[in-house]
Amino acid sequence: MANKDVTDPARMEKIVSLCKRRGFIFQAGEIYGGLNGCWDYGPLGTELKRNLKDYWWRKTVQERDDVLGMDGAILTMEQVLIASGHAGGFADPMCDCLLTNSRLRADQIPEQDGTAIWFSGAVVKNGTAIKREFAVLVKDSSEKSRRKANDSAIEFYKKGLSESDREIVSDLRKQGINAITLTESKMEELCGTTRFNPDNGSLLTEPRDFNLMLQTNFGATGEQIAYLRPETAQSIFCQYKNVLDSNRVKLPFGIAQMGKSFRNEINPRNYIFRSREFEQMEIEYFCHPDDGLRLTDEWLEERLKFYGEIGIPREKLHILDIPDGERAFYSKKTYDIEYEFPFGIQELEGVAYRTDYDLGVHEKGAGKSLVYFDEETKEKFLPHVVEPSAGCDRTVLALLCEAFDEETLTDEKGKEDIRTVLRFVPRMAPVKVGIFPLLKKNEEQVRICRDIQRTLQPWMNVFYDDGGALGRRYRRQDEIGTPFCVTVDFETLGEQGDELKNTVTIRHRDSMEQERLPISDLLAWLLERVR
RNA sequence: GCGGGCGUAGCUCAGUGGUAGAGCGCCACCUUGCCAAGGUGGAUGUCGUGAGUUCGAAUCUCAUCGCCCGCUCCA
Repeated sequence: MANKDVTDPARMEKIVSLCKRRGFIFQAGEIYGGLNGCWDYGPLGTELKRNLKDYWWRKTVQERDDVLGMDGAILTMEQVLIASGHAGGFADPMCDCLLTNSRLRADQIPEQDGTAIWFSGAVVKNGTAIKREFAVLVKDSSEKSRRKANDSAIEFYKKGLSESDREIVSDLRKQGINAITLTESKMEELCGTTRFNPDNGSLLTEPRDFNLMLQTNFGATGEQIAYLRPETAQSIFCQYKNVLDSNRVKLPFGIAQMGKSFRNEINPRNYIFRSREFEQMEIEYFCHPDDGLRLTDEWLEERLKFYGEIGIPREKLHILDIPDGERAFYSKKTYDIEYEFPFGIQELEGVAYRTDYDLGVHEKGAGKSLVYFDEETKEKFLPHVVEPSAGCDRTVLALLCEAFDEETLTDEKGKEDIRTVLRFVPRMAPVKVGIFPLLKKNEEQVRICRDIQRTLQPWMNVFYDDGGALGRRYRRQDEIGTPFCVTVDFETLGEQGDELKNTVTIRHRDSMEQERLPISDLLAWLLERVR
């Protein structure tokens, strides 16, 4: 498995470049320098994403009778997120080590006893003075400990020097001269302190809050706060009872939602994979406590099937059965579905059995009963939840990565040529059909093309093109993943006899092969292949 | 957030203090009877942004934004 986790940055760069060149994805605010972690979808990217979302919705909601859809507000009450644990748990206070700059979670620093040696500053031989407070925690006040503290402090003050000063210090050091004079201010016996790095004794910065949710203000003077939801799930849990009461459904049943969520990611990375604003496709499937584990496995299979249907092969997916201790505390079972991206194996979706944790916290938080009454068994209980939660944007990225291919073609003269093709399954392709007249100057061919375009347009996204040579037009469509191209030629006009009259060439993207079809059969032929 | 690298045309990149460049792509016209043919002409740059040094900055300095790699983080 480990040998499969190889990265291919060159491939990734080609994909990013193609996405920009052909209008799939742009950086948000690019003309102003760009906004970190935010992306805009261009015309083709929007079609691709829409195809993914439409298919997910169709398969998850419309073609099932046990899942209902909803579309919740993005702005979320603070109380909801306090109950869910996001308002607390999303803001871990962090400390930085002043010496190594490593970051530690404040609540995970062990309590230590020892002697803190404080320094108030330092002076370099050439007269440069630095005023900054620093301290090192040592076990005792022995000579050895104090020397250790001194070394750390010199290292700390050296970090704050200019390049030229640092050179002076190094030069003097080589001659065996200590170039920095420290100002020791005090020594302090401490018990149970958490202000020092357990690894090196260095003083840490004050704990700082890292708010992982995005907040906004409203009301006349902006005095009210709300959060941009960090996941779509919470509005489902909050409305679970309303959906239940208004739709005559019985357990087990699910509520599905697609939409934007927001997280103040410390470090957005890997193109659209981790961004601050992203779209989720989530299902909360409510069930009897006895069925939770079984349904988790069933949903995993269901979701794997889905990925196959959108063109992500099973062998590129990895299922991680998150072991005890690594799962969220409330989860009894969690599977991560991962995909082999060019930048490594990364998560696409999590299928988590969340027990009755979510309904439990909201029942408590809101003070309203969310208990379900089973008419048949006369049983009352809080439903358990299985949550398949997929990242929409990262699935779009997976579709792009999976589709991207460079094929080397050799013509009759032995000349090599690289064909760039996005091999989307037709149902995901942004454009389903390219429609071309063989010669753009032939008015009859153009007229027939426009007729075909009008016939197909209500059913699928098509693209008419008469620019440049026909071969070039084919290649342009290859690059954006159009599975079929229709060409109207002289045979269509009946120049080769009545048999071929009103037929067109259909060219296949993947094989580059062609076949002929009557215009009247075109719509049915295509619909069968692009749905 | 830290460390390192980078930022010049739509894309890939050249350009070490003195007039802003190439290839590909794009647009127009000509040519063209099925896989990026050819010809002619054309457009495109706040040299990421802002300040500084200089007679003069894409080039040197500082700051800032963004991208990539490695840490860190990811309920």
